[in-house]
Amino acid sequence: MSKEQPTPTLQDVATAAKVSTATVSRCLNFPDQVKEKTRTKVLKAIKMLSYSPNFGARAMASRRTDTIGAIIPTMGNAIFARGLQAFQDELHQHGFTMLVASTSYREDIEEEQIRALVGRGADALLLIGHARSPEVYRFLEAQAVPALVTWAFDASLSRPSIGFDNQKAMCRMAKKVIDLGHRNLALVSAETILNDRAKARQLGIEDALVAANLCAKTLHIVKTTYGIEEGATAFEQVMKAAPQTTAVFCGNDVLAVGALRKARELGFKVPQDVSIIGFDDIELAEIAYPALTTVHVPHREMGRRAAEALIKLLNEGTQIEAVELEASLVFRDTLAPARN
Amino acid sequence: MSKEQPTPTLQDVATAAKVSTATVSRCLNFPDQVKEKTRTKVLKAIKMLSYSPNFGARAMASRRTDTIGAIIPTMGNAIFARGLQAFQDELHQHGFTMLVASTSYREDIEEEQIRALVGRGADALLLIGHARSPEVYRFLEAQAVPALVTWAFDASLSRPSIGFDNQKAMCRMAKKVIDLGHRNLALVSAETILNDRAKARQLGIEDALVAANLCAKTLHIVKTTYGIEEGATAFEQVMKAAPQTTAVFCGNDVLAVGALRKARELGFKVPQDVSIIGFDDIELAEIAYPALTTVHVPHREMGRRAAEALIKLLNEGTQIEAVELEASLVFRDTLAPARN
DNA sequence: TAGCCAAATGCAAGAGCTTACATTTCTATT
DNA sequence: AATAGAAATGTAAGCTCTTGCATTTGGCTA
Repeated sequence: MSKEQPTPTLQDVATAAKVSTATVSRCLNFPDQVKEKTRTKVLKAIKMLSYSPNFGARAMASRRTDTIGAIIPTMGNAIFARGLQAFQDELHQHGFTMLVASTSYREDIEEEQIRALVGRGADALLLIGHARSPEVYRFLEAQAVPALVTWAFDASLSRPSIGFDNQKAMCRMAKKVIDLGHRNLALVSAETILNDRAKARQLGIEDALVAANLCAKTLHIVKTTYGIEEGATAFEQVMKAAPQTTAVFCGNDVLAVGALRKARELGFKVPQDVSIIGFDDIELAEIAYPALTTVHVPHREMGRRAAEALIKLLNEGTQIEAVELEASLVFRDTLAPARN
Repeated sequence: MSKEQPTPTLQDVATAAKVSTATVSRCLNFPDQVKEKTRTKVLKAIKMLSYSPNFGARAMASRRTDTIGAIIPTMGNAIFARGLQAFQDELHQHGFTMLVASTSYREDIEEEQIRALVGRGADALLLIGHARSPEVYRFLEAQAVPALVTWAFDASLSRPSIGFDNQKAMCRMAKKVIDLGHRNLALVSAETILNDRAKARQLGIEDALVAANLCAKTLHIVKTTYGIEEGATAFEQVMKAAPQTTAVFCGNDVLAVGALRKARELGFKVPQDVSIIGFDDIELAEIAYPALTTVHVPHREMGRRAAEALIKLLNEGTQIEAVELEASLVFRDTLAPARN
């Protein structure tokens, strides 16, 4: 066995099996188009040579890669990791492969990653949220790479998405909180300029405030980046700047868990003194003590459906239909009626 | 704007910029080989046409894809998700892209995924753990696709790995536990046939037992799959079958957190009645109440170093050097001296 | 057994890029 | 101003597969 044996090609297999390259190719792609006897012969040659088709050549000749790119903010947050897992499970079942990239919530990196994945031959893209520069959408169009937005749903946009309405979900939760007598609300949120989901969640609370004849300006907002530590710090800031606060909404569960810990450290009783509300419903929420009241995001469902839609589009040209999923409220132990 | 405009090619750019395709190609790959004036012209044409090189063609012509595959058990566990995140961050900085696949801890799926990623043109592979059939390693060799094992370290194997010694780490932890007077130990573990890390962790405890002149057979083992629920169920089984147990080791933090919850539900005081020990040190461990004593796995470091090594191998042919990292013990609140 | 049609197989033209080598254009020297 | 040598650019072959069309094979029918 020489060390420099080149990897075998379709041609080598054809020669070994004494057929044409076309037949070998068909054996691989349309097995029922070739007679069983021939197929057996070819398969044997393939196994013997440890042949594996060259991806580049196949991609070029067939003009598709069966690869779908997914661009998420971070894999560090379980909510995205798990959504991706569902997405990839579904893709895999249909013979597609997933390319992943993460953006750390940065718009410039996202754009770069989109270009990178398209450059890497992604047949389609999964994106989180709607907000990005028109130039990016134009690029995608020029490349004829379909992109599906998930994790958000906005019927007013023409671009189809498969997700849930962040604003509506948060509004429902906020209404419950207000019903419990809370009047001094605070929100620990991610920067909303680059993050339309965070923005929508904020708007949701404000909607609820207005619906209850309260002033939306009442909502005390602290912006930070996502992280347990950051949540803790932000909580402290909130209680310092607005000590009368009785309910703290958090942009996601990770922040909420941090807030929760800091609350305990500062001697606040949760939920007697302050209620804390998360968003996402990841494992952390259930494990936190007290267990976190939060908004359940249908991550598995989104991942699965998104994969389904993209595969149908690629395989059969079926246009993607927007789907609005429900985000449910999960009441656990960090929400109680306002004190006094 | 017609709808069926084909995506632009290198040729189109060349024509638009009035240069040859070779020059455009060089503009993209070796910018300093072309005069600034020409480059500007070309870049303008590229932007104007929204050109993006065809991946397949590039891969075929240059015989590399700058894509590295990663195959992990699941993205559902934060420890892998975060390790991957570090891996991908490093890859991205060097112009590589990551392909991901997950196996659900199943050997047959892993083999399939390895073949799929190689078929997808991965220049190299990141694998978790050493244990897999020789046939797979043979296939990788035939395809000349280098594979790096991580999440494990075993100096006795010739195949280089970048990871830590699961057995040693767990043994150190077990020694501490034994030092605290525990004599009736139990282990909630994943199936060890297909999972060499789980196996190594079990052996580590047994080593410690033997080192303390105790019988390794003493260790009461319950096997299950990973999951919070599963951990809870397994804990109940343990306490039913071996009620004298004072310390329960868990194969990972997810199991441990489940065990912890069930312990509380069953009225056990942790750590006064039973100690519970995890493995991985993911966020859950810190957030659990009481906070979990566990073994910290250097996931970021592993991901980063693995990427580094693979990139060096691909770019410069530098052989991969095995690296043993340290897994540290993290003592929090679920471990205490044995009762009575 | 001749003849027809469908099934199976083969032929060969691309697909879009990189790169070795050839050619042209500069730059600097005399 | 002529010219060597370097820098910039161009030419064209080659990378490996898919697929439309052409050809062969084989099973039936008459």
